[in-house]
Amino acid sequence: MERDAPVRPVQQHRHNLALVTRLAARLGPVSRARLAQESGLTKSTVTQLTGELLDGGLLREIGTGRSGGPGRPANLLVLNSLGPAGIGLQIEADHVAGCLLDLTGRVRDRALRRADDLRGDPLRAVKAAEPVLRRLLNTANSTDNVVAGVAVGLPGRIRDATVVRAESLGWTETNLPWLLGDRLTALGAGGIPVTVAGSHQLAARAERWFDGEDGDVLVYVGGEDGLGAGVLVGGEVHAGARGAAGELGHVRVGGAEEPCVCGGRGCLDTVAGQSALLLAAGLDGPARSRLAGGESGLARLVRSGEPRALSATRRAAAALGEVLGGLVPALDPEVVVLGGHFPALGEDFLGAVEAALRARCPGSATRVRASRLPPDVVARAAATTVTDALIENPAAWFAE
Amino acid sequence: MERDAPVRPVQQHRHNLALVTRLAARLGPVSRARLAQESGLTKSTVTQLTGELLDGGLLREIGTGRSGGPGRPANLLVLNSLGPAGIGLQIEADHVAGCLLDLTGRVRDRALRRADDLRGDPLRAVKAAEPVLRRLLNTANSTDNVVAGVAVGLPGRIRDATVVRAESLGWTETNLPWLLGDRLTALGAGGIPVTVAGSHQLAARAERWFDGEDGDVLVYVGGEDGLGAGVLVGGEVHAGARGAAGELGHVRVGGAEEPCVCGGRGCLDTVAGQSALLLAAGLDGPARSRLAGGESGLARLVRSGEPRALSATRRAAAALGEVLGGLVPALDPEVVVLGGHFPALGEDFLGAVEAALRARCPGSATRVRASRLPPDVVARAAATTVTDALIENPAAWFAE
DNA sequence: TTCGATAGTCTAGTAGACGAACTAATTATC
DNA sequence: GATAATTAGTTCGTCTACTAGACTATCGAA
Repeated sequence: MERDAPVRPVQQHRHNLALVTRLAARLGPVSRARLAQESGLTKSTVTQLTGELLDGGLLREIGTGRSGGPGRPANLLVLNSLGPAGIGLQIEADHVAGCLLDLTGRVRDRALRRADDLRGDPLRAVKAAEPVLRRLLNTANSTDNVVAGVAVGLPGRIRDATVVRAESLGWTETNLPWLLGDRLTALGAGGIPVTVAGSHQLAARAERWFDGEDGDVLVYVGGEDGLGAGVLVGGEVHAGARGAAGELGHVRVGGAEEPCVCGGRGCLDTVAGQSALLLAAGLDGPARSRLAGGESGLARLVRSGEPRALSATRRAAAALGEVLGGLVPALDPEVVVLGGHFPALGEDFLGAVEAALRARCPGSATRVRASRLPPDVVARAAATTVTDALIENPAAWFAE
Repeated sequence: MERDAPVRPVQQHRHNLALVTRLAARLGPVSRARLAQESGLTKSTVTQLTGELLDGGLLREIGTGRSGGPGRPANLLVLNSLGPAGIGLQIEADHVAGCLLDLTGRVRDRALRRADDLRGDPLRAVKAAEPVLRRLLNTANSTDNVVAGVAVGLPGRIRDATVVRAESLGWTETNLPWLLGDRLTALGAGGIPVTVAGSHQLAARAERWFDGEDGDVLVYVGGEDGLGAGVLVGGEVHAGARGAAGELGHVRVGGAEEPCVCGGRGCLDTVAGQSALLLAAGLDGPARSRLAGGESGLARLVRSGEPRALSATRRAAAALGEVLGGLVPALDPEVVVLGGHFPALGEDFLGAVEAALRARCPGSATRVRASRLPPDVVARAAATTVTDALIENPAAWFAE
């Protein structure tokens, strides 16, 4: 409900529609009676609201449920897996991944397009996204899902739906919704709204929902070469005054003097970034894509006690812990989640980061844990922004 | 509007009441027609709502206004300076200050009680607060103001309306609302709700409203010996997962090894805290209370080029800048405001802090400025939480 | 078969915002 | 000065959407 807007009966209705839809999503198969009880609305109102949601294709009736006691058995309602759905895309320098997510949160289809190098002209990435989109749109067509929106996650700074800067892609001031919207029209799916979000921010949201223990204040650190963080405050993404919240890659760390691509020296990226870390450990060759998964060669070297690998990871952990220790007193997050290439470095790395964090910020109760989400989180989390928006404002969907 | 609660016509009414009241507060003397235009409600609704607000004593009619053109002149409405008001208290180790604030934001009365040492038993502070409260309650009585609430600001960590820990006062787990409520009953003013908030958080709120240029994300750093920060995100105080957001005093800074009262070494307090700074500069004797105002003796020494004073302030600025540079990438605040004993250190100090911040966090566009608010901000900002609550929820006041 | 319990629908009632017509008070114009 | 134009504010009937409570439906248990 907008704070500075008047509330009329329509807004009241919108709010209650969203309330019921949200509860239906949270409670799974649920009776109207239960929805009335949980929402605080009356049975008659719930009948009315669920009626609209059924007509609009957001809910589905799945016959009568339990008969564990006396009384008429309930007609159970669930979110409609065949109704509106969302497409999520992840754009990285070496691939475009995508998925189609229905309202219930189930992935109906995935698509992946690898590419050598998508850096430079954004149109290159848009072109690589085209077959991914085509496949997902086709799937949606064949499963009777209507695509309600396309959300894109990419490693960069976003403001006002525009990519302000995406370092690892070489983009600046790119109006991606516009470019992709064009492509969608070419694919016969014009008019579908397109949104963009930072991949770290999306991952942070995903971590929040993944682990029920994690509170409303969470920091997710991700990235391979360009490190960055997604900051959640009150369960929502905190973008910062200029959209720069979470840009950790070029924070200077103590004792580091390596030159960085940004022109400066001693940036966190040059110590804890994946390529820099591998190089320092004596492992040259290209950095592994996060798509691979599993324990890294570096982690094996560290466990075997190889001196250069040991010292490089120790230094990376110290630097990362120092930076995290700097932001913890400002945010007091419930937890800091390490993603990107960090989980593959093993438990010891995690412990070293936490130790460095505590050394800087001894009083803090913030936990540090590794991300347990699969590498395709970003596309999936992007897709959930579409389905979440549907659940949070069903009326907007009906209007369309 | 609560997210998980149903919205009925009553809530709709509450929201619109608050909307109109807020606009009346923002626009000053204003006609019903203008309120209708700005709020988006119809004239008839505004008549109805303002009628209630007039009856409830939140608004007052001040006769007809301008006649700068054709048409019937407006009957102007303003917030009622004689209606409900708020009392704000500031509790520090050496004094209790208080003020009575009416709805329009005007200070109707002030009171101050100095004391040698209020540390230790919270009852000592409560006792010192009693004459302050008595005076303010008397004033309210004589000016026909009804005290709608008492809000207390103190340097400490607050959670669930309870003081978790106030280092400079020596308090732990203190239920101040309960203690003060008791005192209020003894003063014949029982039943008035009492709230507590951290003084840095309150100061941050005040800075936000003071300078229109400052955005929704702001960090205020304050304190004399125990440094701390108030963090505003989206214009609201960010407390952190455990209420520890902004606790900067015991962050370790590079190159510092002095033992701290907390048992650790190298805390920010031991380098940039007021007493520590004076000591390092060779100025012993008690630290000046912030109530004094004006340029400090230390600032004069620095300007005259006294070596110890110079090196001590340089080191303090570097340490503070380092810590601020650590939190800036997480929050991306529009501005960092330096309060406490820092403004008295002069412009050069400010510049040195900003330089140290940039050295750590080169890409940031965050500004650093000195607080321009008077030393009694905390009591006043506390009082505004009471009046703000009235403006944000007039219906709750009518109910009482 | 009947009764109690629970699910869900239906209908009248109500709160509160809207809209149009109306009154009120002023300036501009003839 | 009478009258028109303009803006302020009120009144009253209408509309939307939630509530309450009666009513129907469907089950288990006696």
